[in-house]
Amino acid sequence: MLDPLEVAAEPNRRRLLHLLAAGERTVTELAAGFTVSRSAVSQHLLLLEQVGLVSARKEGRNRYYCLDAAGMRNLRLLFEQFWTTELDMLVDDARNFTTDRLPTSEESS
Amino acid sequence: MLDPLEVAAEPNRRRLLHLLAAGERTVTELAAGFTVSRSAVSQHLLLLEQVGLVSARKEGRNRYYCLDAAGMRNLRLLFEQFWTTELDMLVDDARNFTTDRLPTSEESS
DNA sequence: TTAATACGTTAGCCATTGCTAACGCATTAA
DNA sequence: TTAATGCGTTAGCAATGGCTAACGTATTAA
Repeated sequence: MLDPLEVAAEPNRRRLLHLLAAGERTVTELAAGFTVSRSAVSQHLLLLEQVGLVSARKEGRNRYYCLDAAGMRNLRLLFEQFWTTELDMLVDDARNFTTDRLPTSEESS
Repeated sequence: MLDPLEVAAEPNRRRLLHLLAAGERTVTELAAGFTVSRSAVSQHLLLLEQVGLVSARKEGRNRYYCLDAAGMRNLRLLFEQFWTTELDMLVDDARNFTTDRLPTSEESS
């Protein structure tokens, strides 16, 4: 799975990103707040790292994960790209049926 | 899978929501723009319907799918809920290490 | 130095997902 | 009415995802 938006959407990973917003944390620290194992959390983090949403720094035998600002900004961008059209649709209902569903007829008059 | 955000994140489904923003469409019409089969598209639509992001209307032997405005608004809300904290973090870097990582020490002075 | 402990990651398993192929059903044509 | 066509959905399967258990490695204690 290489799509940041899809990766970020998974509930456990969403929560991890939330926790990391408060500052860097080790795998164990993060896992403390979860019902699932340290291992599971680690794997979620590795996936988040793979799509550039977090990065890690090694210190002693710990690995400190933190948010990747650029990656997160990109995530925001991806969502905005996805959203705009739908938002337009919901805000301005009149535009929904005008364009290419019935191109030759005059729909409303 | 009962989480709208996770359901909406899948690329094919994102694209379906985009297409439906232009107005209601039948399964076949929607499937025309995809490399995957009509069947696959139908299943994605059923899932989107299950989490309230789209709804369907039967007419003749066709089934017209369209966006569910309330569901889409809810999706937007879920994303904003998720985002705020991270957005704060990226915009205002100073707040990152203050709160609960080193609660008893004075961190910077 | 050696044993014990604690960290994060890999191995392997089960459940879920996403797909094509087969299907049922409705509509149209003969 | 009966056959053929076209619609959307289910059946069944291969691939993927998420998990626990076992592991390797690094630090700490004896």
